[in-house]
Amino acid sequence: MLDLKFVRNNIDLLKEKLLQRGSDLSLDEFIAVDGERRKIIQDVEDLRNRRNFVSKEVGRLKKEGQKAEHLMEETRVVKDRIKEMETVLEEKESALSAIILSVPNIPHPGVPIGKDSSDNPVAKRWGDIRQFDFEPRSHWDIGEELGILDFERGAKISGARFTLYKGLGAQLERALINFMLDLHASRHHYTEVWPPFIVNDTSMTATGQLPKFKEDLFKLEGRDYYLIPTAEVPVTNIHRDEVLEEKELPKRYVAYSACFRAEAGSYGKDTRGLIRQHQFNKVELVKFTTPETSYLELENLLLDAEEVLQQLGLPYQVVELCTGDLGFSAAKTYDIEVWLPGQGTFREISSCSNFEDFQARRANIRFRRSGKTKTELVHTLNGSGVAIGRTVVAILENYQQTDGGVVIPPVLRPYLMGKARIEKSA
RNA sequence: GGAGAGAUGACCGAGUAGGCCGAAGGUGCUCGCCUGCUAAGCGAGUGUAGGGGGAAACCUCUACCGAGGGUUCGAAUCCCUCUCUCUCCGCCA
Repeated sequence: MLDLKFVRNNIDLLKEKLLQRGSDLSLDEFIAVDGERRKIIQDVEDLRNRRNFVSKEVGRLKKEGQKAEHLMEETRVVKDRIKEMETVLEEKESALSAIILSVPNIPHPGVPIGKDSSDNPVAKRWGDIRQFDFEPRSHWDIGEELGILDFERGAKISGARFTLYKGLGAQLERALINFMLDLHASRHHYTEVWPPFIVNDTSMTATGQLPKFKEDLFKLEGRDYYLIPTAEVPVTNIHRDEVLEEKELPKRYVAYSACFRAEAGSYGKDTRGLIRQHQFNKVELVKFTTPETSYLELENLLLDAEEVLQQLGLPYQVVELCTGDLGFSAAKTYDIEVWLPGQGTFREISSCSNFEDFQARRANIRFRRSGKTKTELVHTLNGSGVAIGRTVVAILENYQQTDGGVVIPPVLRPYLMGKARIEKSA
């Protein structure tokens, strides 16, 4: 959410920025409703002022033993009038908040201007792409043949976009979760948390999933509960409605969670394999920072996520999202894309964003500078560190062997009882 | 699921025979004084949001004592509903 006054005073700038994002949102309605609202506020407050004043008079007169009937009658009338006006005011306020909640964040000035993902510049590349002396296969073929991924039974148990992991497949998933949590918690000094995977709609609104992206979420029937699409939601909400001390910042958290996404509107996309699932695992990094350090912290967050892939020996590239590809709440985003030989392409495995104060304003997360009484909004950041399922995909495809086996990256072996390969089991 | 207690500012905590309460007191924090360091002491300041005015410091108005409704001329204080927390009982990974 953007600041109301900022929007009011920067309509033209905002229109330009929205256009860069490819948003056709018109702000004319905002201007109209905002004006009406302020007019009504004045009227209501004048009436309330009158009521308060007269009530005090009544109290004073009564104390002196005088009659105050005529004044009491006046407030009765004023009261009804106030009630009418308040109803109108409520309508305007909810209309205004609906508008302001649907306005996306403003891209950081450094963000490249572009239409869609094809305009995202590559910021860096890491690792050598392996040259195969055979035709590299896709992870779904490798996984099924090794008996570690069972797509048919996943579909039987639940439906499309659900997968059953078996044996070393299940253990590999678990090993990756532990490896990433350990790396970030011990080496990168994030505080490890284990959040709820179900949250209420206040939390969803705070991070920006609601009200605009309801169709992407799984909601529990008859309850104000949603399955989280990412640990970003519960972890960012840890400090909702809190005032932090400047010296506590930056706060860094790492969390594992299962993630649930309805994937409405992506029918036909990535229908095979693990790439796009309704349920997947992810290790997420979240930071709360001061405004002046958030972009430095974004660079560090990106490096922390990159190190996961470096240690696993998986080649990747980092792209900078252009204005047209930027997510709703983000001011700046880097995507890390891992190389998938089976697909012959780079695929997103992590997304690292600075939301500046966009989420903090919705979530009311503030901090106080030492020596100051005023509070300010913190900046929030998050990034995948990284997506587990897609890491499995990358390992299977990058480390596949001629005989159909898969070599396990050395850093993971301690997590898999020393095992060095996944072989076809009899 | 049953019975009871509670929800007040960054934090702790007064305030329920309705008006003088945006709210005592304390802690914390900031500034100043004082003590040759440290500790202690003294004085002052210190909520949020919105509207109006001002170049600005700031002034002014309105709202907010878990949320929403009600009673009343007037509610943190009375009534109703909901949410959450705690204690006891039951059930249960």
